[in-house]
Amino acid sequence: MGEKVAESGLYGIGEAAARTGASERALRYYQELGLLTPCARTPGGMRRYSEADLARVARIRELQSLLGLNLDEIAVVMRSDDRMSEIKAAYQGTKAGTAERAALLEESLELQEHLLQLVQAKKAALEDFLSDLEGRIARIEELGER
Amino acid sequence: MGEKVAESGLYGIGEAAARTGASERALRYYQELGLLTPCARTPGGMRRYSEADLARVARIRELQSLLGLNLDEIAVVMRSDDRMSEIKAAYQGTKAGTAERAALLEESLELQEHLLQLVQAKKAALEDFLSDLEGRIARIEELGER
DNA sequence: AATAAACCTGACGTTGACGTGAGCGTCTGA
DNA sequence: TCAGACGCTCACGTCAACGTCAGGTTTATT
Repeated sequence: MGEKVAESGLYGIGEAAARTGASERALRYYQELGLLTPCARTPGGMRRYSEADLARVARIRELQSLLGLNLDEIAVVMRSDDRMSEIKAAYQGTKAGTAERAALLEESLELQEHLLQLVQAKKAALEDFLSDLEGRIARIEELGER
Repeated sequence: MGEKVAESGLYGIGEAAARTGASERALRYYQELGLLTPCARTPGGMRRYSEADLARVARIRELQSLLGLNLDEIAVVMRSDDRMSEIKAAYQGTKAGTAERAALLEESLELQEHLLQLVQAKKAALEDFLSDLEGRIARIEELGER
């Protein structure tokens, strides 16, 4: 029970949903938006998800809940990530970088740094909120005793 | 331009919207949900917002964007906040606390501490995300030079 | 007194992120 | 080999959080 499908080392959509906490519908929807294409299908057409696919789902959900990005914004981030992987893969072959590759790198770097700004701002805001909250709690406790 | 209405020291809904970044519709909607009732109306029925009202809007928006709470959840938090104010106000009069007051305090305390858990969890997750992101950026830069 | 700008209350429309069901094919264990 | 579980593709439904009119009122200014 709760196992990989056959000997493939892959998961069916049910297991994938169970393991990620997303619904099956959500997984299919992410695919519709081009966010996550399962690494394989069976000859009969059933989706098969790899561990990497599950990690991708986790990333999507984090970008959603932690940063409050919508799925279109997340798509941008993911596509940038994907291009980085491509570039890394292509790196083995071509040795030196073409101008095109440099441009992609630059673009990706900018996006990630923009993301960094966002995360840092959010973290700062959260810290402010936290100390405010601690103050509130202290005042409540103060009202409680005595 | 962009000023308080008359000599009242209060704002019309337009100014309130401009100052908080929320739309007029959003402000009316918050009121529908009982999240925020403008402190006054003109004899003719137009809403007047105080600075405290604007602060309340800011709080709502923070709970939304920072913690990802929905407006119903926010309503719970706000009502708890309001009850704290009531209790504080009543405190001046009654001297010692009734059992009822103690119960309200306890309830409020629990809610705020639950909120605290949430915020701390979120902060931790954000920090993880942040270091991950910094790693990504470092690797991109590494690919760039050389 | 009159005009424009700001605001009012319904009430229906929109958008994102799925939920839900129909009707049908696929896979796996006994 | 076949029953039951699992999955597939449409396609319409839902829900929160507003957006966007319409048709009338209030307020500020001239």
